[in-house]
Parts: sequence; structure tokens; C-alpha cells
Amino acid sequence: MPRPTTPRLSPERIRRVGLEIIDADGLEALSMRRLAERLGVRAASLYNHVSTKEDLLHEIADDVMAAVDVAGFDQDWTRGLRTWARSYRAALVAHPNLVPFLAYGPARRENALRRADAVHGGLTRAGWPQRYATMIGASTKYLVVGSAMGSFSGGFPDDADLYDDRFPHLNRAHLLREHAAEIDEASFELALEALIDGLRKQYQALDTTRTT
Amino acid sequence: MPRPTTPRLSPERIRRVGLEIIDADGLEALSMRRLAERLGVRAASLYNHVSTKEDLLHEIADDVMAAVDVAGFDQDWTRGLRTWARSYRAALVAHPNLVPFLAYGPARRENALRRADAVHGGLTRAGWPQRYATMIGASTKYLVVGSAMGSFSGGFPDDADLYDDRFPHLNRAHLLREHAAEIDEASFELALEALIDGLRKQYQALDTTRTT
DNA sequence: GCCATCTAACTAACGTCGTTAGTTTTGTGG
DNA sequence: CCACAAAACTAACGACGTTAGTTAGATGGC
Repeated sequence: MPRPTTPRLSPERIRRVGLEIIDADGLEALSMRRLAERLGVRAASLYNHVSTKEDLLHEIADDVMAAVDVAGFDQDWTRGLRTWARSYRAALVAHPNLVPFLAYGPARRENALRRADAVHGGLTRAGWPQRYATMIGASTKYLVVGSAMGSFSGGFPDDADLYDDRFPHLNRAHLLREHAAEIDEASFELALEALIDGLRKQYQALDTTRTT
Repeated sequence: MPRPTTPRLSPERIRRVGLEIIDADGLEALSMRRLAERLGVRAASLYNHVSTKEDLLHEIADDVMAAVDVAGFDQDWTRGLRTWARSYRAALVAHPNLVPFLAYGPARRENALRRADAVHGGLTRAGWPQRYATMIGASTKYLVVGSAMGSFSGGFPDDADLYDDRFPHLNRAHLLREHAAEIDEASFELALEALIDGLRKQYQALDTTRTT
């Protein structure tokens, strides 16, 4: 019965259920047919609300990225950077299965450009030269994306016996998956603080250069 | 005419041409049918030499990762870390289209574990505690993966006019794609040196703690 | 040298995928 | 009231990864 009395679909519901599937079963588990089935509808009907699967993914990505906080730059660039980086990472970690897509081409949409502009503007307003602002933003993003990708936690098999004898340095409890998330976060914090620390030194040098 | 006089396929040739396709046309351009066609063969024939497409990708990844250098730890942990990070990044940048796959699950294969063991061993031998060795390896990997992903260079559209007025801080020449690769490398170096610098400080503190 | 066996190619097919075309029914604005 | 838009449908296309079954050349044991 086409054209039901009350619409079964809406872009919001499609995005929501799509993200649910990704969260539950992984990125490659999301197909238009499975999504439609979950929505009580046939696959073709989705195209009345969504132009393409890739577009849908970008919109879902936009929803997820909405939680990123770039407001901290009003106070202090180090605070702004930390707030941005942590909220960014938290947004990715909340939906790990989406990270491969998010990492691929995150800045196609308007909102992504707006966030990038806020970061860049916050840094230049604090006195950083254009080129440095760009590099700082990029470096921070590397840490966020790299750590959220679970570069570490996803990397090793669960079975501890696998490491015995053959890889003496790896046969450690902290390489197991149960600790991996904690280690990824600690490693992120370690690198972020080191980066900010190193930048602060350069910032002071910059400041004295300018005032003399 | 099945079973030709001289075999048309070999695992090496399949991997080589597979990587060529990925390099030339992207990761999603590699299908078993297109690969077979390029090899003068039908898709099903590939399965005499390769167990599965995913497996093939892992083997290609292994080839690419063979260029990573973990020998520098024999001299000095900072040198080892730098050598590892730079050769790692160079390997990824040489095949940017493969990075999304490489970033996903790089440590499934024997060689990856061997490299991880070398890094971890180099750091612990230098005196770093287990947990730190793990975190340092993870942090460095974040920078490598993040920067190779072109988190930055892939992120922005080419058209400069797009930024005008709407995103005042982004309307800069150094955001264009031509400079993006250079910026990604510079940002990587910036963060890597900051990280090593921060670590060196902690390393000295560690040393005095132990000797007192 | 012959013959069984193995190897490496083939054809055909299955099920899934994203997507489009064309159809049908319901809601809605002039 | 009626034309038209909206939202569902069915059917189909071409591409995908993969498997089953087949065939012909290469190879090792007698």
C-alpha cells in the first residue's frame, strides 16, 4: 500500500537507525536493504529521503560531529585546544565503527568547515601565525583520529598465548583488549600534553620575539 | 584453454598488480573481476592463488609495510623512534589509497607483531617501563597514521572561492591542496619533535628517580 | 612411456549490493 | 474537485565476492 496515511520514514529516523546499525554491527553491516528492513520499508523507498548511501553516511557523520566543542578558544588557546581535542576524540570513541569513514573525508560539509574555521581563528587570535595555526590544528587532529581509530586497541589479537616465546616483549597483560581502551586514552593524553607543552615553549619564544 | 603451458598468475604478480590498481584508481577500484581482467584471466582463477580478497589486501599491506625500519633502536631510543616513525609514515604516504585499510587492522600478521615487538623491546631496553613503552609506541603510531591519512590534505575542497567571506580564517593559500602534502609532513614533524621532547624530559626524571 | 594425480585455468551460478525506472496510492493547495 | 506532489511499492540492472563443477596441460611413479 504505497503512500501511507502517516509517513513511515523521515531523514532523522533514517539517520538514527542507520547509526544504530553501524554501532551494533559495524560499518559494512549497513546496507540500504538492511536499513530499509529495519525501518519496515523496502530499499528503494529510502531514496525518497536520501540521495545516496554516501550522502547518508556524511549526514550521520555530521550528527556525530555535532558534539565537538570548539568554544574553548575564547579563554585560552591551550584550553581551547584541549577542549576541542578531547570532545573530538570522545565523539569518535562513542561510535568507533564510524571512525574509518569519519577519518576519510570529514571536512566536506559546511559544519566541518565552520569548526575548522573556529579552531584556526582561535589560534590566530591568540597570536599564532597562520602557518602554525594550521599545523597545530593538523597535529592535534592526527592524535585524535589516530587514537580513536584504535590504532592500538584494534591491532592485536586477544589470545595471549600467541605472543609467548615468539615475541617476548609483547607478552604482557596490558596488550590485551580489556586494557586497550584505557591505554589508547592514556597514550592520547600523554601525546596531547607533550604537544601542548612543546607548543607553549615555542609560543613564549614567539612572544618575546614580537615584543622586542 | 585451462591450465596454460606457462602459468599466468602468481601470488607475487597478483599482489603487484593489485597494488598498482589501488595506487592508480583507489582502494574501492580494486575488485576481483577488475584485477583478473588486468591479469588476463577470469575472476575465479584468482582463488587458486589467494584465499580471499581481504587476505589479499593483508598481504599487499604486508609488502608495503616491509619498508618500515625498526633497526634504529640499537643506538638510541630517540633515534629509533624517529627512524621508525618516519619510515612508517613514508611507507604509508607512498601508497595513500591503501592507508584506510592499513590503518584499520595493521597488526594481524606475523611481521606486524615482529615490528611491534622490536619497538617495544627497544624502548624497554632503553629503560622505559612497560606501560610507557606501550604508550609511546601507541602515541607515535597515532601521529603516523593520522598524518598519513591526510586528515588535513584530504579534508578541504580545492576551490578557494568557497572559503571567501564565509570562513574568514580558512581563506588562505596554505589550505589549498598543492601545499597540503607539505603541511601534513611539517605538522607531523612538529608533533613528533614535541612528543620526543616531552618524553625526553620524563625520561630524565625517570633516570634520576631510579639512581637516587 | 603411460597413467594417475595435481594444478591452473575455465564457465556458470548464487546471493548481495547500490541504484533507477516506472507504478500506485494517499495527502494537499488552488 | 482536481491536478500535482509525496511516499511507498515492484522489478530490474549491472557489479560485486565467492563457490561448484569442469577441463586441459604438467608432473611424478612405475
